[in-house]
Amino acid sequence: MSNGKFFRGWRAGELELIAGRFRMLGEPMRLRILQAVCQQSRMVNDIVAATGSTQANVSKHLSLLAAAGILERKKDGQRVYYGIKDQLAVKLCELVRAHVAE
Amino acid sequence: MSNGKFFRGWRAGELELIAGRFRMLGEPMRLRILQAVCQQSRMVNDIVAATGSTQANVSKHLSLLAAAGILERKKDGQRVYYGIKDQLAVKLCELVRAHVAE
DNA sequence: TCATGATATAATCATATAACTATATAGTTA
DNA sequence: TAACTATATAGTTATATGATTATATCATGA
Repeated sequence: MSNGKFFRGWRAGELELIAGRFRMLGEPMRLRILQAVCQQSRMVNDIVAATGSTQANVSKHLSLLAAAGILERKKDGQRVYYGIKDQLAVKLCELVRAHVAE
Repeated sequence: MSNGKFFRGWRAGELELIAGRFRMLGEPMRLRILQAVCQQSRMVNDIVAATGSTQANVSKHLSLLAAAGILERKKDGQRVYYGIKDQLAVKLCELVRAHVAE
């Protein structure tokens, strides 16, 4: 399965970057947010409702996910829509999901 | 890329499980350990040397990775060898690595 | 411009955990 | 058994960060 490509030729800080990527996906609330927006972009209040968390908390996580390049932010009037920007994040979730499901 | 399989049919706690999986890969030191053992099993002291961390710290991370099912532990006399048990972990690293490399 | 609604930010608190030091356990060899 | 080597664990500290509350910003419509 592995060709070892991941494990050669490191640039400084690259490992921290990769770890940070995984850390982004290491929070259940953020996975819930991904769930909420992966089919189509949604406005913040809808995501708040879908996740059952508070508006402030969801907003914070949305900012983090957008800053990480996983979500894209589109403003439409006073609404803000978040949607998937980086499909790899979704793919990773699916891979792990299939794996833990045995 | 996504067929949405990841996002339907949740069992309780499954999301936490998946997040925990990602969190395991969300630490640079653990990625360094994966680097050290992904080609072949290595004994603890070699991994300590390869990572440049302390023996206690490496031992702790090895325990966590083994408990998560990512590494396997084989005892040979007084030596303990750790090696990859879950190749998906390596594959995930490679995917993300290729991705952040642009 | 005032009121309302949508989103973001700041401040605080609580918790998880990475790293370190010291020590314990287990296996090996003299 | 004693000494040595390899690994694991306990206890502590420091730090990162998730959740909450309160407030700020910004857009819209009366």
